[in-house]
Amino acid sequence: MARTQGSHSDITGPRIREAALRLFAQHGFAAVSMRQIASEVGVQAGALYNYTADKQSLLFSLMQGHMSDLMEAWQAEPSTGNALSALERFVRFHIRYHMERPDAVFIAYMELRNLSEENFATIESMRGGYENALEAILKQGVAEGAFQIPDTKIATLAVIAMLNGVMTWYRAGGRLSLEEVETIYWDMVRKAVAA
Amino acid sequence: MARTQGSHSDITGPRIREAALRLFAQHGFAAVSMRQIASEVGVQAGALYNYTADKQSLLFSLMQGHMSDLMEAWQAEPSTGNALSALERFVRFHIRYHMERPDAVFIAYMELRNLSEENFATIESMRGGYENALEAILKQGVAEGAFQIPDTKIATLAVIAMLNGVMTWYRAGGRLSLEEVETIYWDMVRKAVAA
DNA sequence: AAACTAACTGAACATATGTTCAGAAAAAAG
DNA sequence: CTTTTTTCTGAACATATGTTCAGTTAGTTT
Repeated sequence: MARTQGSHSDITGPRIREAALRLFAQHGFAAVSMRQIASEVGVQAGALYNYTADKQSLLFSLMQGHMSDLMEAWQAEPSTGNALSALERFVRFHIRYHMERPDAVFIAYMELRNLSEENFATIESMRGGYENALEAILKQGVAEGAFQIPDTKIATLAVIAMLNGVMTWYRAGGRLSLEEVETIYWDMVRKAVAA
Repeated sequence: MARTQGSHSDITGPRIREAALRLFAQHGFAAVSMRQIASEVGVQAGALYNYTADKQSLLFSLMQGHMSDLMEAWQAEPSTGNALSALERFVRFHIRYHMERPDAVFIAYMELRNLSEENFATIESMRGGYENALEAILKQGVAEGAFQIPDTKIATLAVIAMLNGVMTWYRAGGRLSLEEVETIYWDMVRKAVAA
């Protein structure tokens, strides 16, 4: 046997990425073998190497894809007037966007140590760009006199950490809707930075 | 060769745990081999099995030890009067305690998925106990009228997530002292739950 | 229909893994 | 000093790992 019926790189490629994403998120990068990924796709391990140079490149590509999708989605959000409404939009966007792709988010936060030094620097720089978007809002709010924040860098990281905490407990279909969760978190963030 | 000079279980046992803790935190449980741990201690891999039944038990024991130390340390804190001062003590305690043992904390949050179902339940239950301590304070504050919190369970998780974020960026000897960091976070938490 | 290309198999390679255990040496007990 | 116990070695076991590649077939082009 060799090439299988209906095989096509436009299909197999994405399927490999989806399987890898799910498995890495579930068991961790180091605990997942290339054979497991291949088996999930219905293919032999060797076939994966038509789509990635090696295992680490696959991880890096997934993380990079997630980060650039995130940046793009945020930049597509309409820009705003005052800092308060910008902050609300950021909070709601962040929660909603992250809850819709928990596996990618999980990997982007948990598997950094499995990246080579060079790949790590790339991902960290992208994350820095996203954090800067929030910090710019906080700085604007301080300038406007709407926020009272001793250190905008720390506040940025604190807000993001708090929002990311949603993913540890929220499950769709629970007792709260995503809209309600957004509102609860927005309430806390708003008060935390208030003047 | 067999037993080495000066070998003693009272010394080797802790050294194995220390090496495993550091290596698991640095590279992840799945990425660290028993031979690496043994080599760090200066012993052959087989010797580790005098101190642990298997690799998973070693991880579980480290996590369990951390969680019970944490609970004990919190219970040793003097109890307090009003909710506001209790919350301040919790925030400062949490930041300080966690910053002093980053490896153990990191493992306890990152390696949950490498636990068996049974061991996972045990650790999660201990974590729940710690979270309940914070939620009790928040509930007290609501009862006193000092706090305004729509959902104390969510607020509990949000506060802890925010505080845990410290560990992703704080390094001793940086531009801020631990005391200053505590104060900045306490300021945000206080405002976030304020009535 | 023939020639070409893209996609995949299956086996192989070298190496790493967790774990077990008989035996040896150091330490402790008598 | 002799015996017993504790602690460790070194080799072995079965299995798993990431990766390569010659060969084979499905799909595409001419």
